[in-house]
Amino acid sequence: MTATGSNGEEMNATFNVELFNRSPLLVAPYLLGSVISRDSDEGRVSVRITEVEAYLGVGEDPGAHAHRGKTRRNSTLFGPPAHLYVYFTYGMHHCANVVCQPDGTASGLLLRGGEVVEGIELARSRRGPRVSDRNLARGPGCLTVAMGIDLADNGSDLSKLPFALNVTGDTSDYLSGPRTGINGPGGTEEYLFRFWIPNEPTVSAYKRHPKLARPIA
DNA sequence: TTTTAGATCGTCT
DNA sequence: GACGATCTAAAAA
Repeated sequence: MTATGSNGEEMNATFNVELFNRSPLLVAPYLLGSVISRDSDEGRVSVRITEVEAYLGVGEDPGAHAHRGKTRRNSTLFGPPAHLYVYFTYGMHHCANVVCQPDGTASGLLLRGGEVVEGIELARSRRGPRVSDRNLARGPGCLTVAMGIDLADNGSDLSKLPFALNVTGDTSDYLSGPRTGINGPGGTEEYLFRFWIPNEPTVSAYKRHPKLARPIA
């Protein structure tokens, strides 16, 4: 399934697009441990993915952007798989998803955290001089900053430059739990759609949503 | 160590 | 006009 060449450094499509035709719940173990790269004029930053969150399609997942159908913002989710869905939130953060399932079906995997394995200096120049290695791409907003991803990357094909995705294979050693930051239905133990690699310092800490932390009036 | 508030703007109602 | 698939600094415990 993986077209591994002798010059792995130059390859930018070391994965089978068919893999992403499936539900994100099945794709997640393959994305964990995989390495995503992005080139820019300044150089390349590569991140080994250690934490993801699955979001299902129309009517299946109250916490998903696609839940209420296609809009201008989420249209990339409805497009072909193995493309990047980037959105802007909280007035200051970008988040990146890998689109799953065939063209016309909306679902994806949110990249929540990872370990910078290439271009650490460039990543730090984007994040700040005082940020420790483990925190460079820890958290969805931090990951996009470290890689230099913004709205201009929305809809990018991950098998084409400036992106590269190296799927290393099934990661059998992983844990799952409730998603973070989701309000109301979809944010509870009902949906164990968050996946991460155990004992990884680059996995973001679980935080309750502020509204859920408040005493019930 | 844990919790809180504030920043800030594109998108949808 | 309201509200986020969040982050950080700073206060509280």
